Amino acid sequence: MSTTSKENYLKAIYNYQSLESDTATTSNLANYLNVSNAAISDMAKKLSDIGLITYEKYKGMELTSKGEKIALNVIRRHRLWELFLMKVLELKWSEVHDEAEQLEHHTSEALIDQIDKFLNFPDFDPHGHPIPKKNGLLPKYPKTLLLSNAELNRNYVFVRVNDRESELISFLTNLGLILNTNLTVKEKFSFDESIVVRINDRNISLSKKVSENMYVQLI
Amino acid sequence: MSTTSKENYLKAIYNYQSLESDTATTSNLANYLNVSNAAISDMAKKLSDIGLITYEKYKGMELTSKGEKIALNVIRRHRLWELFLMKVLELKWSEVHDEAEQLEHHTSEALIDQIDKFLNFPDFDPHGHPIPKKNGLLPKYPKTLLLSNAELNRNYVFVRVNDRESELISFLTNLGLILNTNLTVKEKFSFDESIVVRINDRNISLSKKVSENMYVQLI
DNA sequence: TTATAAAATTAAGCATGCTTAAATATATTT
DNA sequence: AAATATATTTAAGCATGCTTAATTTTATAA
Repeated sequence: MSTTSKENYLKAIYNYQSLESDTATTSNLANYLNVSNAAISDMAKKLSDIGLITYEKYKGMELTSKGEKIALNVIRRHRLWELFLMKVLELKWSEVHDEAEQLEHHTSEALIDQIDKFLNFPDFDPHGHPIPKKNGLLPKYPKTLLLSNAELNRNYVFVRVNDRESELISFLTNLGLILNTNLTVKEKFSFDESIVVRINDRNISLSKKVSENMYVQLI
Repeated sequence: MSTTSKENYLKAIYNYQSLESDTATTSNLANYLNVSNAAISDMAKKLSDIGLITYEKYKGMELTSKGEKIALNVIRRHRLWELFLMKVLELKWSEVHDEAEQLEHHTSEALIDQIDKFLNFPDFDPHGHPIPKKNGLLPKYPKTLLLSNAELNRNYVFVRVNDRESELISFLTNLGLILNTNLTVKEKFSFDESIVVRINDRNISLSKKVSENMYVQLI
């Protein structure tokens, strides 16, 4: 039985599994999902019992192919909703994530396929994340790097942003910093890891918190 | 705290309150919501505690104005979603009710207002039910009667259908019996309360079960 | 390598929203 | 009006998904 809660756990595990820099530990998941560590251990047992993850106490957990399939499906629903809400229903860039977070758990396959079709089978959501296809495959997309890891004085294009914090999205909106904007890192300050980027002939200072949630691509 | 379950109870109570023929009794609600009578009593206490209904043991319950406001809001979300799903996303007449039943509990006010606007503030859903406005008022609509109560050989137009059973909607679809179809009752059989109606020069037999879920209006 | 710190798990408990079975109140029949 | 039937409520219990506190395992440091 895949409940809203279980779908969110699977999504979170998928998320950590697809990072090179971090893994799906109990603490990470607890932090990500805003629940206690105990809740994670608890759920790990349940998800393991129903064959959606493998789990060895104190060792860690991993999605089974069945679990990954569900995770990708939820992510598909989320990202299609985000794009639909923005393009068709004109919700704000900073609003669509939270709205999709709800809708993703209450959308039939028939409906999501119609949304997919309506949008002409898009590859990316409004935050630049790839949208899993009906068959579960992700569209191909070029390698990206974190803006926080970008080199000085090279030309990049802003292609993706983590959207879990709507305040960050509002912040970027106010700066006019939308996807596909070109930028160059002009300075990096080691004391607080903030950076100065040049966009559209303007210099803008971005905190570490901001730059490590933005992804860029070398032009 | 208005949960999915509470919203469904409020909707059910509202539904029975707006019938002349029946009332919001424990048994009726239990039957409508597919739960035990005990569950109704249980929830009645809770809804009463948070001020959404008045409730006197063994006497019955009634929505407070606060409860009615929530009920109408859920109904608004339901009916707007139904119309949107059908008109924009091309879901079938028989599918939209069940889908809306889920979405209605997970839709922000900002989103539902955008849907309302997108549809140009419609008055009726695809099953002929009036859509509560943002201010909570229902659009005016003419008196209707149950097809099962219609008189012989008079001209009616089919204007509304109860949509809780998707099988009924599929059945009508297959007959080509859509809203705004003109019809005349040609015969009534007392032994099973079935009727014969004439639509588009065709005679069709409808069971009691069907005719008492269809609403018509005299032309 | 042993002590200590950090991470993970278990135990006990809680709220929500159900269930069935038993008890009680109301309605109907005789 | 008493007996019976029906409707409603209460009691006890269960699953889900959390919590905090205590315990156990693993990692880190002296």
